[in-house]
Amino acid sequence: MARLSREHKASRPAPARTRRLVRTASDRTASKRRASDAPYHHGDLHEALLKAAEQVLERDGLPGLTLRAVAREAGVSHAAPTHHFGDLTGLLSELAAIGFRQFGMAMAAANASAATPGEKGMASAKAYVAYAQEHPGMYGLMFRSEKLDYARPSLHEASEASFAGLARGVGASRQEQIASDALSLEQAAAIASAWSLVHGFTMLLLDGRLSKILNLAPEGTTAEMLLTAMLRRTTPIRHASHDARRPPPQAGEAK
Amino acid sequence: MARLSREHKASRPAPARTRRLVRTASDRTASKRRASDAPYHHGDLHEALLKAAEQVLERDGLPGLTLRAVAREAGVSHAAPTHHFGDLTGLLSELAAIGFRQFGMAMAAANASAATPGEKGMASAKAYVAYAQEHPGMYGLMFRSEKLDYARPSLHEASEASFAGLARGVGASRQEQIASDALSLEQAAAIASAWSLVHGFTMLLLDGRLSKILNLAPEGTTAEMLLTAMLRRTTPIRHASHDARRPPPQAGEAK
DNA sequence: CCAGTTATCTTTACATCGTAAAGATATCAG
DNA sequence: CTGATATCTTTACGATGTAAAGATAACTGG
Repeated sequence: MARLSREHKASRPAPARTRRLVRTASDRTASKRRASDAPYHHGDLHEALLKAAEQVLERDGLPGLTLRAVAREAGVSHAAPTHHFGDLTGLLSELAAIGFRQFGMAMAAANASAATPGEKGMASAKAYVAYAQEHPGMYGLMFRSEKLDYARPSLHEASEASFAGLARGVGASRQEQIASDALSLEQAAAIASAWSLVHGFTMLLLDGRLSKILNLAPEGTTAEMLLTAMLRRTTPIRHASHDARRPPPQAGEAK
Repeated sequence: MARLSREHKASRPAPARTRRLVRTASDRTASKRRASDAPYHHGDLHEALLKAAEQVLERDGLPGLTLRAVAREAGVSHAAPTHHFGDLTGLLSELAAIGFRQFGMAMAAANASAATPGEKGMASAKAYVAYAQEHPGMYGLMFRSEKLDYARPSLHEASEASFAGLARGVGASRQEQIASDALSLEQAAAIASAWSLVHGFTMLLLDGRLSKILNLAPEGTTAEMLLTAMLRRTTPIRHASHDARRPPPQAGEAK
């Protein structure tokens, strides 16, 4: 009941409910930017659809994020999104671009809030995982979906910026400048390692595949604690002078 | 042309083409194992569907792996698989279980072929990535699909065995025994690190997200070389005595 | 050896999805 | 005010997963 055959009417309480009749895109170009009308209420359907898509994604997850569901959520016909995004891939790509921007900002904030290089790396990694945990649907869209088109300018740019932030963070934690046009093998390996480690951890964690490890670990070990322990054994920055690794409390390797 | 509306007839050249009439599952139990009839031709539809599914997966990738496509490939009606696997999730889970077994065997072989602990870890990691590169569809099914049911005994068992192999490998490379019922935080972090690193690297590589890093790295750097460099900077087993890191050829960090 | 039972497979049907095409409608240009 | 255009709705089609009913073969018990 209450879930028989939607899709025709049944949604869309009133056709006059389309906000203030229309407005359309020329609104953005002709008048400045709907100067004083509704501060943070969406302007056009383009925006409304992205907003709806984000809600659907958070509510129903990646599999529920369909073109028709988004149209339903926004209160328009199921074919309306086509005109704005062309394609399911188009809409998902634009949404993923938003995700990458959010993601990049969260990472940058974490990086800025830490003081030392080592702390910066740790904070960035934790922010990476935290973002994915707080927005699993979005992270899945960004990194698991097979329906993204990275040729789209907005997505390309956003993901590129996010990557640049990562590279910069790794460079900072190594206390060296990262050139934007060339990398040494060392640097490439450092960046790839950091990204792989944190991305792999995130994926495994979101997929519940680390639960066994967490259960076998000492009582009360959380994902954050595990991540911290993981980073600790990787990050010990090569202060080649005094090689103070944490004392091996139960080491078995003679020499 | 030649691709208009399949799904009814048009496939299935002849209905009498169903191998040798029937045979069914009782074949496996009654007669021994079709002793001398067709050495490596499948016995029952269950097997035939899994075989067909693997072919479809390799040919058309994860998005092409649908129930109906598998039925088509096997030459049966689209509803036939239901009886054997109940569900799309059922079929995908069984197929993923096969993948995990293949995967585990590849890892074990690599591990066995190496001599020293360090080489074992390196070889296992390379085998991990190599398997994913050779079977991207299967790896995607195993680690990217959202339609798996790990409660299924075969999948649960296979993935568990694969994980156990991983844990054993990490333990060996640390030259310590891994208890199957408890882990120190150190051990948990080591296992999670190894898995995260190699899984993250694989996912990013398969998604083409490392291409920028590979392009920026020195001319001719391959994924394998990058992986090797990544592992080298992680694995240097704490020989706390002589800390011979490879000479930094173009380092920029003063001190 | 034969009739009934059961497992296996096919047909048919339905809701959903993405997408294309045609019709309706409101905004804008002149 | 009228025609052109952008935006949205209807309608339609092929594809998918799944359920239900019909058909068909193998198996069982006598």
